[in-house]
Amino acid sequence: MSVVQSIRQAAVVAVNSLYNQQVSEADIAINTTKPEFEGEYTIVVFSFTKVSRQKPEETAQSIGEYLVANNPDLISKFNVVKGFLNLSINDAYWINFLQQQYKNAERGFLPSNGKKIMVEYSSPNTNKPLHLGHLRNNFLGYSIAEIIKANGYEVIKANLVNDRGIHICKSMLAWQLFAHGDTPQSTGIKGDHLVGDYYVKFETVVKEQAEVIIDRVLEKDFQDFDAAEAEKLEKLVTALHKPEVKENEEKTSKIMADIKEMSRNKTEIMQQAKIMLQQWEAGNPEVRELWAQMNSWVYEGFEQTYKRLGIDFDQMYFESETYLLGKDLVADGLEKGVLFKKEDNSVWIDLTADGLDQKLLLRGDGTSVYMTQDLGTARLKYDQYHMEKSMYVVADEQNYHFKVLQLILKKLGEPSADGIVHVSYGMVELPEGRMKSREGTVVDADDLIDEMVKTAEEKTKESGKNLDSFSEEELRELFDTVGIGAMKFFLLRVDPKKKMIFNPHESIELQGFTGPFIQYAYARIKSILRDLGELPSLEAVQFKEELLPLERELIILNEQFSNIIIEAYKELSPSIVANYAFQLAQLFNSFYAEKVDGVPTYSIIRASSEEKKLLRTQLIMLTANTIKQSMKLLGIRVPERM
RNA sequence: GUCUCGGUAGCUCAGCUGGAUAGAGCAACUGCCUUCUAAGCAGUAGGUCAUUGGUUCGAAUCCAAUCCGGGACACCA
Repeated sequence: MSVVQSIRQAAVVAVNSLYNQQVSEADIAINTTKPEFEGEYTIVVFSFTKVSRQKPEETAQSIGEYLVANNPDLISKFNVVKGFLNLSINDAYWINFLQQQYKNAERGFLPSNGKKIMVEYSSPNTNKPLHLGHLRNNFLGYSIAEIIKANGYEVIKANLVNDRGIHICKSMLAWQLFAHGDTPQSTGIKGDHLVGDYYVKFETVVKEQAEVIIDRVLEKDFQDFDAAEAEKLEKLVTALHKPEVKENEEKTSKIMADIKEMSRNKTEIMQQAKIMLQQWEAGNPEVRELWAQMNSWVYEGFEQTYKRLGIDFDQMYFESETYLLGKDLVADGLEKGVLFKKEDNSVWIDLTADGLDQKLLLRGDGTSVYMTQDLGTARLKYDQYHMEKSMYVVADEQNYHFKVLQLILKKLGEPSADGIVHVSYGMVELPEGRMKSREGTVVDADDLIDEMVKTAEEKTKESGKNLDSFSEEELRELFDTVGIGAMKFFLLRVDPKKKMIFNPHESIELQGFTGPFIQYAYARIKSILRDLGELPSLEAVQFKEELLPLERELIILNEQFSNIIIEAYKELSPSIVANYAFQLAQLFNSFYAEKVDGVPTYSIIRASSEEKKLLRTQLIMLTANTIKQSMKLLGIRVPERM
């Protein structure tokens, strides 16, 4: 049990017996004590003044006296400032905690509760390589999965690969038209990048072809369109010439965007892509073969990137295999009367009573849409695993989609409905705004990784450290650990719910609030432990000397780790762990560096007494352990030396 | 138009189940490497917590309105 929990329980007893009340643990407000006051934890007693019918100071005094009298092992003394009851925890309590936990690698992790949670993340498209946005998704998904595991659940990490659809056909078509049979092997280009290059090529051609059509449209020549479209365009172009639109940049660009979109759809190459998609759906062997070929290139590329990042999955789903699921659900829903058909045969659900809109579930021609697939995969997942919760790590632009998904599942009476959790995260933006693949502003994942690892190498070499004792292999691993660690930490340290800004012109820092800072603290401890050499058994040591301030603070902070794990799960937020790990490393560094008149206060090897030496040894072992476990929850490795 | 998320130091972010004088890191400036790793430590400076009103012993935190910004509301995924 954590200290805070112990205090909470003791406080409940105190308040209830002093004032004959029925308060519960949730009613006790406990904070860490501000550094300017004596004590470690503080109970805020203002809310009890009503039942105590005393002034805040008197109330705090009474509760404090009761706590010390009844919990001498836990609380040694207290002081009162206004309505704040500052408690000093008994040194013996901290020392006991230290001795129990200093080499428990699993400490803070909850025992298995036998429940399952699925976390779906990554879920890439197979028409282009991963970018910065995917990195945040992958790191979040992986870390959240680890955090859930630490809370006692069995986790299934799932990846639903979007391997079919018009976007893949675009790459395929452009490859057919322009690649002259190039392959990753023949060009030496990583598979996902090669396929991505042809996606870009496709977009360039669309743009060229669309321009011709747009020019015609602006001249009110609608030869490329059918009558209905022509009528719409006529209106748009006319609107464009109105003075109030001419002066309004926003309106103009909106209308131009509509015209552009309609024109793009009429380009020859776009038409060809649509035909190819139909051929794919019809099972055309030639198209299927090309599709399988290009996807396999992409998978090889992804595999490399995932491996490098330390990202993995327990269950793969492929949209080409699941996109037809969900039709049964729709049929059932029609039968139950939850869904309805429109005259064109399309199937809808009416969610207006829930404050949402009508939502299409099957097109008039009977083909399914995104939502239909998701309904189907939700059932598939549930049938396979019967998990408590099914989480989707997906950007917040899809908040509405998941709200609707869960609601529809509920209305269909699916047992999976209640367990649907959208782990919604904010997108990564550039200083100028969102990344746009059409404008070529996306930050490529592989490029970024390479750059980070290179930066780590440069900084290491600049530092003037003697690297002679490292083998070539060890060095490469170190640069990877540091570079990728910096990148992961950078993306995980921010609250997932918030969008974050990444400036590609400033490389990710290695100093301050960063992954390497924490890794460095860890390596430092490991270095000290190596220098200490063989130690006598630490178990039976009796500690009698009083704890010094930073010794105590360091134990206290370590002790909070178990609460951090719980908190991070409640909030589904790795950033809580990241902030904690940094705080811990920072405190250790102060502990390590503090000097009075040039003499280190907390020297371990040259401690003032054997007792202090052993205590501090345990303390830094505990700290190294906590750092390592925190970083593991973030998916970040720590080096033994750096 | 409707819904939704956000606005804290020059920059990037913590703090938000109401609690004491709002914190880090970066950038700027001062110091500290002949003994456990300076990717570090100690310090200075930097704030109308978007604005206004409300709730109360107490508001960055809760409520309302306003301003600014993002996103969603597709027979795209």
